[in-house]
Amino acid sequence: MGHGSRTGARPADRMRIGELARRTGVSTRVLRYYEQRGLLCAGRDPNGYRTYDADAVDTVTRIRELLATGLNTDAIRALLPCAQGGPGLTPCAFSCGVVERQMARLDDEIAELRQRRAALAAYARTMRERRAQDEALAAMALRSA
Amino acid sequence: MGHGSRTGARPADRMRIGELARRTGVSTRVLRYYEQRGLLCAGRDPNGYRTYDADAVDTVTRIRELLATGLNTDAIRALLPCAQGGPGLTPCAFSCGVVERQMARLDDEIAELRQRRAALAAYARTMRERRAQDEALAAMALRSA
DNA sequence: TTGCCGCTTGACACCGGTGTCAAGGTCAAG
DNA sequence: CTTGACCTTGACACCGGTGTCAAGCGGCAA
Repeated sequence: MGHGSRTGARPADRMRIGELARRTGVSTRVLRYYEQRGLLCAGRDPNGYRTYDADAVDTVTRIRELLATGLNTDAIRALLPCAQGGPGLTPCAFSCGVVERQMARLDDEIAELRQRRAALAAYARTMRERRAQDEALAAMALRSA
Repeated sequence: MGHGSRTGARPADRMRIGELARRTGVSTRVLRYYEQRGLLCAGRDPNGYRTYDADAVDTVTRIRELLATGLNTDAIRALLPCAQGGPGLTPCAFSCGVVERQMARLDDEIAELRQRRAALAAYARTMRERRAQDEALAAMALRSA
């Protein structure tokens, strides 16, 4: 058996980074990054190893969800204390603001992409027309030859 | 008078990079980048200065339009010969493919953003519900005190 | 002891369009 | 000649989440 037996030597609900990575499906690199960005707290064993309690799994899951919505780590850092049940209403109001701003930003981006799509469609139309013109010219040249 | 008078010393329709930048509103840095990426051709004066003919203004304009549609420089490089009237139909068919793929990609991105927005909205809803719960709990605690 | 795995920190790479700086050449105007 | 505008190439920085490698320590198993 590998290192798994060591798990029993510590409080059952504390794990190290590899274990958390396994449970969440997120690489250790990324977990350290989240800590560096202030999204995820870790205790330290005497030997310097990071330790996490069981809640960390939920926290990481929430972080991934929020990242998937397009929020960046700064926004998530502002959001997480509330999402985890922080000091109550005030941060929640703030967090709602963050979320609403992000939704507005997403709406803007969607509009922007629609515009791009329209521009591209216009471009395609122009090309088709030009091709048709070219073909017509070629046909005329062929007939006159 | 500045260097403008030198313009008369060369064929009237050839300009240098600064002039092209002024006419297109695009920085010289960016023009050199486009050349490096194979989007824009430039001749060279004996002293090594880039020279452009009047058509370059249109080319740059087209490049900017295509960039604004979200195409990257590689795609634009594949697209431009046709957009400028290349060897005829075959490249145009190819170009149309490029454009269509990009439109499909844009559609995907739009769908992705919509999904993100929905996820975020769900998140906001969860937070609102939790807040409502917290408030209810607080009210109960207050009443029982 | 040695082997091996897991952990640590630190650093570079990616993408892609653009800003910006450095060091130096060209040439007209004064 | 100097000044100064304009040109050249080359290189680093940005953003942001992640991969990946290096060098080194901790600790269990054989």
